[in-house]
Amino acid sequence: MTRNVPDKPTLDGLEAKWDERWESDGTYLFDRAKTRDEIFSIDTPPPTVSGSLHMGSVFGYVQTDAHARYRRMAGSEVFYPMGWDDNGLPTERRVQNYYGVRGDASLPYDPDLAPPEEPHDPPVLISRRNFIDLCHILTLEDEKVFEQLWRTLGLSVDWTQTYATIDDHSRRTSQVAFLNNLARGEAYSQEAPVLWDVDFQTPVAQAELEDREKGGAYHKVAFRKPGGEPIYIETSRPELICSCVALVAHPEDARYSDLVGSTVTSPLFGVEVPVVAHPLAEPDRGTGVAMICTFGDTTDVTWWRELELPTRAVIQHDGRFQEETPDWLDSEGGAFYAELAGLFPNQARRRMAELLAESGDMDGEPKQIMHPVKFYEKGDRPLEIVTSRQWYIRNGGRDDELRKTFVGRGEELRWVPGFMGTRYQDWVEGLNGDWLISRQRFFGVPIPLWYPLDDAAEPDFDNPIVPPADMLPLDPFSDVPPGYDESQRGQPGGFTGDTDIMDTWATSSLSPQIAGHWVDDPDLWERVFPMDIRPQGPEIIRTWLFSTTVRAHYEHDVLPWHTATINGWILDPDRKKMSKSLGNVVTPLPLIEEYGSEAVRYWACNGRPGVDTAVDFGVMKIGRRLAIKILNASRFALGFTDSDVEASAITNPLDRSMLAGLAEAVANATQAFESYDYTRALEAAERSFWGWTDDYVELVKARAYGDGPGADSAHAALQLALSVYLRLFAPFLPFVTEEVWSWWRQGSVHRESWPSADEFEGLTGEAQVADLVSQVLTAVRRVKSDAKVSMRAEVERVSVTAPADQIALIKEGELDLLEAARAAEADYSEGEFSVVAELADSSS
RNA sequence: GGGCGUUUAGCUCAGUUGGCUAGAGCACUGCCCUUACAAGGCAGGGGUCGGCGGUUCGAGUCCGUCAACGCCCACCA
Repeated sequence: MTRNVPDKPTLDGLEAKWDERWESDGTYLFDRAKTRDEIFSIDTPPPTVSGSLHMGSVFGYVQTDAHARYRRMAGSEVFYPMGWDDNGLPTERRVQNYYGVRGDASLPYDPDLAPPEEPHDPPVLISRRNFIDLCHILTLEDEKVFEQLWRTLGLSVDWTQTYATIDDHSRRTSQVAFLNNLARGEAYSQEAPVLWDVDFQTPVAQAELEDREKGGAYHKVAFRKPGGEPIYIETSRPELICSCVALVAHPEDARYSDLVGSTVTSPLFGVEVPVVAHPLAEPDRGTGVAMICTFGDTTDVTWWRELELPTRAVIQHDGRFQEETPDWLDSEGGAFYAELAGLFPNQARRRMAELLAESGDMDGEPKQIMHPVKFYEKGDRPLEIVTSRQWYIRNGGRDDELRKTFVGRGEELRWVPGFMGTRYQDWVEGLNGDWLISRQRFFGVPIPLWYPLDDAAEPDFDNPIVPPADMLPLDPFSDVPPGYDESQRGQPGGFTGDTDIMDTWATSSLSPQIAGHWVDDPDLWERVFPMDIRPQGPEIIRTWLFSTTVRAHYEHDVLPWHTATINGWILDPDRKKMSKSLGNVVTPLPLIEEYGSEAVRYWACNGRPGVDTAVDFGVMKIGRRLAIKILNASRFALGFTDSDVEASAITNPLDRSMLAGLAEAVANATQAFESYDYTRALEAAERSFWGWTDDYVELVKARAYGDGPGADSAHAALQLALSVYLRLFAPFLPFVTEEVWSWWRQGSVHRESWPSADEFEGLTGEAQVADLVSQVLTAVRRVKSDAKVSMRAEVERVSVTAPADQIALIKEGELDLLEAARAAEADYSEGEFSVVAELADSSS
C-alpha cells in the first residue's frame, strides 16, 4: 500500500469521520461465534437517562472503554453492550418538569394527547397511560443524545447490543426473575411500616436514604403519673403526642424503675399509656425517658415491634394529619386533635408547641438543635413512616445466615481498587431490613400479579394469581389473568391487578441477564456469563452492585462477574463535589468541542482507578498536545519511503537500542493493563514516546534524511516504532491513532494485535546506547542553551568522560550523535561521567 | 460515634516487593522560527516527601501515634 501522508495533519473532524467509518465497517461488532474463554464481557452501567450529562458520566465510561479496547487488541472478543436506565423516578421527574404534567391514575386515557410544546404551569393532570407515553417519548430523545455523546467520545460499544430498562425485553427479564424469586420464597409482600416520601408518595428503600442535618427543637413535655405528678420527656416531634403508645426507659435506669409497669397520661389528649423498659432507651439522652409513637422514627418501629405495642397512626400517605378524630381519643382529646387535623407535621408541631405552652405542659421554651433527619436521596421533605403493603426481596437484612452468604460473595469478588470491597462489606453488615422493591409510581416494570377478590371485593393478597411465563411482559393494570375476563376487574369474586411497579434497581440489578439475553438466548448467555468486569461508580456499590449480586446468587448461585472496577468521584475544577444546587456542574460537550475527544479521554484516563479526580483543563491541553504530537511525529516517521522497509534492515546499534527501550515500555504497559491500571499503561506509553520524539528522532534525523548505509535501518526502525506507539495509544486516543494508521495500513488499528515481545525478536540491542547518547546530546544542548546560541550552532569538539564500558556504548551511536549535536568530532577519556562541548565560533 | 481513603515542588499528581544526588506535567525563568511539530522545541530554578516516635546498615516507601481534609455508614427521643 502506498502511503498517504497529509502535509498538514489535523485533529479537526476526526471524531465524526471515524465514528462513521467504524459504524459502516462494523469495527466493534461482537462475534458471538466465540466461546466463553475467548470472550471478555463487560456489564456496562446503564446510565440514568434523565437529560443531564456531566463529566462524571464521561469519566468512568472512557476508562472502561480504554480497557475494552486493550482487551480487544490483546485477543479477546469483547462483549460490550450499552444500556439506558430510563425507568423510575428520575425519568418521571424529568417528564413532569419538561412537559409540565403530573400523572393521575384516576384519569382516563386520552389517545389524542400530544406532548405539550412548552411546559404547562401549573402542571396538567394526565392519565397514567398518557404519562407513561410521554416518558417513552422523552427517554427516546434523551437516549439519542447520550448515544451521540458516547460515539463522539469514541466508546467502542457494539451499538446493536443496546437495551433500555423499560423496554419489552428488560420488562420480561425483570418479571421472570421476580416470579422466580416469588416461587422460591425469596420475594414476599408484607403490610408493615415503611419509610415514605410524602411528595412522591412512595416508599423508599434503605439504599436510597440519606441523612441531612436539619434544625429542630427539643420540647420538654410533661406526662402525668396517676397522682398527677409530671414525668418529663423530651421530643423533637411534639405533634406526635396524640399517637403516643408508651413511654420507655432503660431497664437498668434506677430513676424510672418504679414507674415501669405503671401507666401515665399524655398531656392535652389524656390518653393512658404504659411505661415500658427497653435497652435501646438511653439514660443520658434527654430526660432518660422517651415517648414511643406511631411512628416518629425507626427506633419507634423497633420498640413497637419488639414490645408489641398498639398502632396509632395519624399521618396519611400525603403527609398530612388525617381529618377524622382517631378513635383512641375521647371528646376532650378530640378537641385538641381538631387543631391538628389536615396539617403537615411541621405546621402541627408549631401548633402543638403553642397548645402545650398554654396548658402549662411544656417546661420552658423549645431548645433549638441540629440533628440528622432521614430523607429520600432525591426528595425534598423529611420521610415519614407509614404502614402499607409492600414487596420485598430477602437480602440478609433480617437473616444472619443469608447476610454472611452475601458478605462472602463480596469477599469472592475481585475489587479494583481493593479497598472498595470494604464499602460493600460495611453496607451488607449494616443492613437492617429486606430490600423493598415496590413503588407506588407509574413509569417502571409492573409487579406481574393479580389478586382474587372475595365477595366483598377485598383482595386476597396471600394468594396472588401468577401469570404463565408466555404472558410476560405484562401490565396487570391492563392485562387480564387467565380464566378471567376484563369485566371481572374490581368486581366481587373477580380480580384486581397489583398496582405497584418495581423500583428501578429491581430491574437494573439484572443488567447481566438483560444484556446477555438470559430469558431468550441461552446460547449467547452461556458465552458471556458470568461476566468479566462490572465497571461502576463508588456511590452505587450499595445499590446496583449489591443488588446484582443478590439476584445472580438467587438465580444462578454464582457471582455475576469476576471483577468490579470502581472509578473515582469527579470533582469540579476547584476540587469541590459537583452538584446542581451549587451550580458547578461541568458538562462534557463544550469541553469536547474546545479540546477534542482525545483530550477529554486523556484526562479521564489520567484519573487512576478509584481515585477522586478534578476536572482539569490543563490535563486536557496536554492530551490534545499529545494527539497533535502523534500526528506530526508520524508524518516524520513515514516521510522517507513510499512503502515499508523490511525489519531485517534494522542493524544500526542506536536503532536497536531504541527498540530495546520500546520493548520494555510495551512490557510495562501490558502488565499495567493486566492489572486494570490503564493510567500506568498510558504513562508508560507516553514517557517512552516523548523520549522517542525528543531524543531518538533528533539523533536519527541526519541518517534518515541521507542515503547512506544506515538509512534503511533508520527508516525501518522509525516505522516499527511508530506501529508500536500507535497501538500503545490506540486504547486511549482511538481517533488520532486510527487516522495515522489509515495513512499507511489497511484495516483498523483497533482490530490489530496489541504489541508483544515477539515483534522485537532479533531486533533489539543494548538499551543503554540510546540512553547514554541522549545524555551526551542533552549536555551539549545545555552548553548551547547556556551560551544562548541556537541549537544549530556548530560544535568543534565534544569531550566525553565516562567509564570505559559506557564509552564503548556511546561510540556505537557516535555518528548520529555528532550530526545531532552538529559537532565535528568527539573524544573520550575514562572517568566519572561528564561532557564538555567547545562551540566552534562563539562570536557568531 | 464507627469505617475507608488522602496528605510528596506554587498547582495537579507519579513514586509496585524499603536502596544510589526524590520524578512528571502545568505555572515560572532564559534561549531558539532547527526542513515532523512555534497552539512548538531546548535548557533551567523550585521540595525539612503532614507532625512526632519506632524498626533497619538504609524509610517518601514498613510499624505506632496525632492532625487536617474528603467520602461512606450510623437508633430523628
